[in-house]
Amino acid sequence: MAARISTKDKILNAAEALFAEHGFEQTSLRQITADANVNLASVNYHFGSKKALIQAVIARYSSLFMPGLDAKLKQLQSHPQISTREVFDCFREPLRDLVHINKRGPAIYLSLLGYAYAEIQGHLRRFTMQEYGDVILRLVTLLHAANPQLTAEDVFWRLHFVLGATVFAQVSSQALQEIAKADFNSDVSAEDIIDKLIPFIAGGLDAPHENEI
Amino acid sequence: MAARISTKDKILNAAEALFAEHGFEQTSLRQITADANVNLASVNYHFGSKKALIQAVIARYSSLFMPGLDAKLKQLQSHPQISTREVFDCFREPLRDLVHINKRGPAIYLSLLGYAYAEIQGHLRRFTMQEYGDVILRLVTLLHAANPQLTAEDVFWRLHFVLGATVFAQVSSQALQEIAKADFNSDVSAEDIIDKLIPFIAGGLDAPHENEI
DNA sequence: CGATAAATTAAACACATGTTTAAAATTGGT
DNA sequence: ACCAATTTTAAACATGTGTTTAATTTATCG
Repeated sequence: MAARISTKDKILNAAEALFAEHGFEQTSLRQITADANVNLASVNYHFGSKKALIQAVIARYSSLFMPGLDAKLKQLQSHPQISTREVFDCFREPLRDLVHINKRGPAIYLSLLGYAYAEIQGHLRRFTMQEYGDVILRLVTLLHAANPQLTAEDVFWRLHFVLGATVFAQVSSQALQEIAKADFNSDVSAEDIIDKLIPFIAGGLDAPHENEI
Repeated sequence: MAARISTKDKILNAAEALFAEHGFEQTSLRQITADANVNLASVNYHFGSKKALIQAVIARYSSLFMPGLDAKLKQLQSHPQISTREVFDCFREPLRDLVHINKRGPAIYLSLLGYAYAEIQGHLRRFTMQEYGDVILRLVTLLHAANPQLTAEDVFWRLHFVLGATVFAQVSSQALQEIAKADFNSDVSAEDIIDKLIPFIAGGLDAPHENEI
């Protein structure tokens, strides 16, 4: 049978799967505790509140992902020439390493980020910016170095477009995978989506600025 | 004073603003009816249910937007050469015309689409596909014509990346506008975001396909 | 006007949520 | 084995939700 998993971890495991699939607010503590086979009250006992549980779920991933990304970015920083593609490639390994938390860890983390942005009014975003602001700054700086033709503001906006395309793809990945299977008879894993995504976002970021009519 | 607006329209107006800002499930009928200055029970009287209200809100926009987009796409179809940029430019005018429903109509509609995708499990997506599937098909066909180097499946995926970047940008536009104001001292309207977005998504879609290592 | 239909209203309903409580069970250390 | 601390449990709590009801008001029109 299964090994000895603490109630706290049972809750985290069940919660992250449900959060990633349905979002935070749409997932009830009763669903989580039922899936985890623990008592309803244990969430409040171990985490204090649902909000604290949400933060704990995200923190477990961010505390693994962010340092990994930061190391990759630092490494790239020493290069004389930097391409957008190289910057985004920095995400691959740290993202892939999230399988150590959960087999579907990479997809789960991206979904969580997506819901965090969409649902909670800046609360979780501010938390992330505060905790890992230096990583984000390094990322923006490198992207700007790779695209000196853009203004800092353009880089800012395009980075968020990238974020949008990424999390959206993950959040709706299940439905899209089913459609792709039906229409093109192709099996696309969560990692395959990343592979399809990176050329897209790199191309978008490298696009020339336009003054527009 | 305000003109004579029917209770039904008062509800629609209040609902679409709240839905666009907080999502469907997070908006209660009590909030809506309070904002609209109507009785709580009038929603069920005029629309039958909350779900029917959500559909009515979206339908009011889609029934204006989709035919407009379709006309633009048909017009483009006759061209001998088609660029990705031209395809996406087809969105501009129909989107801008949504101000006839609401001054912030374009932003509202995109937010609604975003929440529709993220929240309701395929239900609303299937509705849209069924109702306006031919428009979507025309769109995909044109994009493929503009990018014959891509497979149909690549076009499919990239189109959804585009959708993700777009709705995400709109859903979180308020927070992003505030950050941009603080960091770059720039005022960015909802339309300005579209102007920044279009080069990005066109660049992403035009990106070369990669077999990847 | 007066009668019939439509619309509005306040109240209650049934249900789901996060949280708290207090008792019971389990664990850990001496 | 014992006691104290930790953990688990079932039940209740307070609150918010969409919906329904039945009475009242307003509008429609012969």
